Amino acid sequence: MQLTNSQEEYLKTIYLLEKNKQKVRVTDIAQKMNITKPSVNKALRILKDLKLINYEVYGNIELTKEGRQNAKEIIKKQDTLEIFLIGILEIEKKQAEEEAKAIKHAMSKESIEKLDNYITKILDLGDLKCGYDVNNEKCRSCIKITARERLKKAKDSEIKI
Amino acid sequence: MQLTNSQEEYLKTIYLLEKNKQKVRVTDIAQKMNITKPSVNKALRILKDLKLINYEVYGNIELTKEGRQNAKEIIKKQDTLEIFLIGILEIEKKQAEEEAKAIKHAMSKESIEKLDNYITKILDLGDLKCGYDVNNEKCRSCIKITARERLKKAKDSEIKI
DNA sequence: TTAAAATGTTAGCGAAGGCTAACAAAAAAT
DNA sequence: ATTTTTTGTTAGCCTTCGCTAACATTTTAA
Repeated sequence: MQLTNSQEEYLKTIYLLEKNKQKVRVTDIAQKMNITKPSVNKALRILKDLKLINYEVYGNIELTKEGRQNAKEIIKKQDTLEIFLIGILEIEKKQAEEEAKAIKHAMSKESIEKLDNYITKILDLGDLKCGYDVNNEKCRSCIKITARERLKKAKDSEIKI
Repeated sequence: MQLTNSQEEYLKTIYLLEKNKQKVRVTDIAQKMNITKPSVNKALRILKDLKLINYEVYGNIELTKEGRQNAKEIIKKQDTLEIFLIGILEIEKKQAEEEAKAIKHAMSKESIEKLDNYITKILDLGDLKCGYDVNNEKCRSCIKITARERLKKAKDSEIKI
């Protein structure tokens, strides 16, 4: 079953809330996603039908095994994209997060896997700042400003929610 | 004015049809986008209101200056993404095109610009197949399988529509 | 333990962007 | 110059996913 972008956002949000709280509430989800409670309510009923969450009227909200599986994959996609946008393309953090969030639904698991591998390779390689000529001796020594460092910097400036 | 993904698809399609034909017709657009004529008709009325196309009932369809400007930017986005997905990540052509099409709306002009610059840099650098260690002598000589070559290959297999 | 506050639900609306059915106009063919 | 075919339009429906207004339930506090 192919989920919509909106549904993926719900799963992601519920997953992240579950990690911080014992009970996930409609209000929490609404707040985090910046939408209204009725919108959340409607979505939850659908996710329940899809067997991605357990949920009863006025009852608890929790991901099913399948829902959690989905959520993890979605989060992995977004994280990978953020790392690429921030660490490799040097896009400003907030902008990168926004774009990663919007892009992730469009990318297959396989493509994300390839991107992830590519990032690893590039991070190992370091960021060649000298004019990008591997035949040039200077390249060997310009690996000091790495994408890894940029990522660390972006991470440090993070605000805990 | 921020266009929707759907509206961008229409502009892109009209632009590409204009390049091949003297007159762009509702039927052409519907066929190319794989949707019905009434859907096209409705969209055209909106694009006209947005001053992105000139269009009268039973009349000609043509991009305005602003519409063409938008179309070019949209196509550039998709092309850049395709080059990255095919040439760098080595994603299979059809899959890459599909994903690029879906991703492009989410990416800003600036981010695409950065991606474009990055691709240029990597293409110049060549594709390091030897284990990705610039300190390794082998890296210097393994630039024979470049992303550029992969792109050429993908392009050669293209079917003219 | 009952009143107030917080939380959750239901009903129904609206925009986007597809669709079908039915009809109108234009172009092509006889 | 009619008829047929192709093309274009209109009307109205459906789904997704937001929203507000109104109400129900639960929790908290007096």
